[in-house]
Amino acid sequence: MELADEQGLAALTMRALARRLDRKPMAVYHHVRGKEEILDGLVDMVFAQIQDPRPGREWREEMSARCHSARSVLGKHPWVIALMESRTNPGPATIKHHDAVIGTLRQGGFSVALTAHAYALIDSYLYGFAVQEAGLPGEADAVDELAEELMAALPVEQYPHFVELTVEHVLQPGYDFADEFDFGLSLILDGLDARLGTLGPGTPRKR
Amino acid sequence: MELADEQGLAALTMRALARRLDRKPMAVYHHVRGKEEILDGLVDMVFAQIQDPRPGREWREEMSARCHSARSVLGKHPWVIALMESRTNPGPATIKHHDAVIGTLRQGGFSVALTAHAYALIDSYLYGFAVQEAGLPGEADAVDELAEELMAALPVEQYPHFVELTVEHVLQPGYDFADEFDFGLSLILDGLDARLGTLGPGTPRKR
DNA sequence: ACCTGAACACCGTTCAAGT
DNA sequence: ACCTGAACACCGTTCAAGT
Repeated sequence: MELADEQGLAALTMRALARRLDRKPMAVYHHVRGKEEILDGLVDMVFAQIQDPRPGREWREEMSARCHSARSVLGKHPWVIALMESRTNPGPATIKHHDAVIGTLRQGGFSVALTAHAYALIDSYLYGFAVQEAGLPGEADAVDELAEELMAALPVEQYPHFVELTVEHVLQPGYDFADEFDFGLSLILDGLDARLGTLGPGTPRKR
Repeated sequence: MELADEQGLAALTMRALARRLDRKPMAVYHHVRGKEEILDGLVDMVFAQIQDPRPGREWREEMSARCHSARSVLGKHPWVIALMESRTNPGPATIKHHDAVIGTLRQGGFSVALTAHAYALIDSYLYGFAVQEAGLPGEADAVDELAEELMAALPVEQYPHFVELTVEHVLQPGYDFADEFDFGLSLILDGLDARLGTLGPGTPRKR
């Protein structure tokens, strides 16, 4: 995880890992079946860092806190997104986390079907936001630099709306893409709240 | 693109590409600066396949069609998600597409700020949904198989909510994860519509 | 202009061998 | 139980050389 955080996923090779541990490459294989197992383990380690919501408490507060926690964790380990795409071997922390999320929704009054909807929606937003953030340079100044570079090379009259949004909004002093997260999260939670009243019978709503 | 579609991103090597073109590996470098340029080009080729929304038309219909188009394209080329995470060199088709999306929102009455919000939200959902879908096996039957395998190995009493959702819903005959897409998309577009009336001054609303 | 062979510095992993 | 050396079949890419 240190290797991936510091130098990206490509830098995490079995050989580099062994070097980090002051061993020869082949020693790693005595503790782990192969690289796949390491990648599966990394994903689970990341999920373990996300704050689990607590079933039984107010679902909206719990989910909001869980989403902010997840976003901050994914921001620290952006390489995990690329891994999630290919892993089909969820570890214990991953399943425990999923169970907590599902439980919080169910006990918050969501029917099974609405829970499935909500789950797919919220996690899609979470992962997708992380994908977009990962595509940006780490530092806010670097984003501006990149954008200005791009604008300079662009045939401006061909993309008027793109240019407007970039120049008049994104490149303005106070703008930070990270702030967009709250808008979308609120909209989603609002929408779920509205559908909670109208959709399906569900379990009686707690609290 | 054929190589990536058929055998995954890992199978797309410079050497395999050359083999496919009936050339020796080094011949590729005469047409392309290096592998990075190929990956940038692939991302742009995928964006070119997504149906651009048409600025000036009813924004909700346009965005809905664009999102369904994008989902189907990303479903055909799931490897592109992993690429988007690392590319910072948008190609012409990518920028043209972004411009069309932004223009459709702006001319639909969205203020610049609300456009930025909407854009981040919609695309996050799109990419995140694709990430989740990519993490599932391609065939619906295979999903069931995988889920049943997982359930068999699971300490059921430890994850009651996870088990409930899986057994009582996901493994039921009619269930298809792909159907979850419409629920989330509608919720998001509904939410944006509601905020369109209340938020910011914006340009006068067309149509 | 387009292609190639040989070479370099890397990968993940197997296998047989050490302590 | 834990580690290692040598080897195999791969990577992306440089460089000099061919037509």
